Amino acid sequence: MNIDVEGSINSGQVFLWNKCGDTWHGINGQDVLAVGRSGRVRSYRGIRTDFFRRRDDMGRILESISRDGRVRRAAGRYPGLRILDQDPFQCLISFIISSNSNIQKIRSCLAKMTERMGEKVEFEGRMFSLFPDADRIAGATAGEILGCGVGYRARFVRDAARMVRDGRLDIEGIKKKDYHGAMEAVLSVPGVGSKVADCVLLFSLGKLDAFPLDRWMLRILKRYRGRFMPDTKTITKRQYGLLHEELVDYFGPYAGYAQQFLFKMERDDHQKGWL
DNA sequence: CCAAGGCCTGAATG
DNA sequence: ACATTCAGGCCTT
Repeated sequence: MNIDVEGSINSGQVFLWNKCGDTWHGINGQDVLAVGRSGRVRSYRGIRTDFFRRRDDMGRILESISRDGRVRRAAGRYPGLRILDQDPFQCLISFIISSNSNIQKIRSCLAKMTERMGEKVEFEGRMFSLFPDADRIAGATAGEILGCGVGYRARFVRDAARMVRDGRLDIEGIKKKDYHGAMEAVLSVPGVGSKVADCVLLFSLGKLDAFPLDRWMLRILKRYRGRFMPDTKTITKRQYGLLHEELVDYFGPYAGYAQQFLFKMERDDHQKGWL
């Protein structure tokens, strides 16, 4: 089955990708990726990444998550939609910035951060700015980060970077933990609550049972009358955890994929493009 | 453990 | 034009 490159890139997982002609270019941590029509990924550093998670057995995953007509419909509508495997540090900072914000602003903040603080490199005849590493952000002045438009999240961004720089948060080590262990570790970062943590787990740490619950998902889940409770606009951390358990019981170990399909369908049905 | 309020910012709404 | 609201939450009371 072919991967929908554009659809996957524009599904709210990544924010530093741009299309030029037939080719998509994206910043992925200290690397630049290019993806053409063929779907083949080229890397500035020559790394063989599985950015589109081609090794996922979609047949098995689809069978596993198809627990009702709604997911089946969503999955059938976006056969090429994939969860991406992006750089964890960039993902962490991206979703700290995402809180109480929107796609456009997130893109703008991250673009400013990379342009102002990231290393410039040339790749396939073009110039790109890499994502600033933890050292660079940790050592930035308050004004420097604030100037990128992140507002009150500036302190979170800087402190998160310091945790990584000082080794208090070992992102690669977290990959080896299971969902709950990884969740606990990421939750220790300031500015990271359950939703942001689930995004980081799902989009960069390979935890396919992570199921980010934002306002949109809660809205969608309301249609599962009775099965999933919440009638409130916001939920507490405890409610979040309980609901996550129910969702994994229901959708299974690849629940995160169910989330992506449902989320995409909901956004499309409400004409929320991603620019 | 839970509810309520505040928070940077800019685009959208009144 | 100007004020308010709201957006893919989190933290503190």
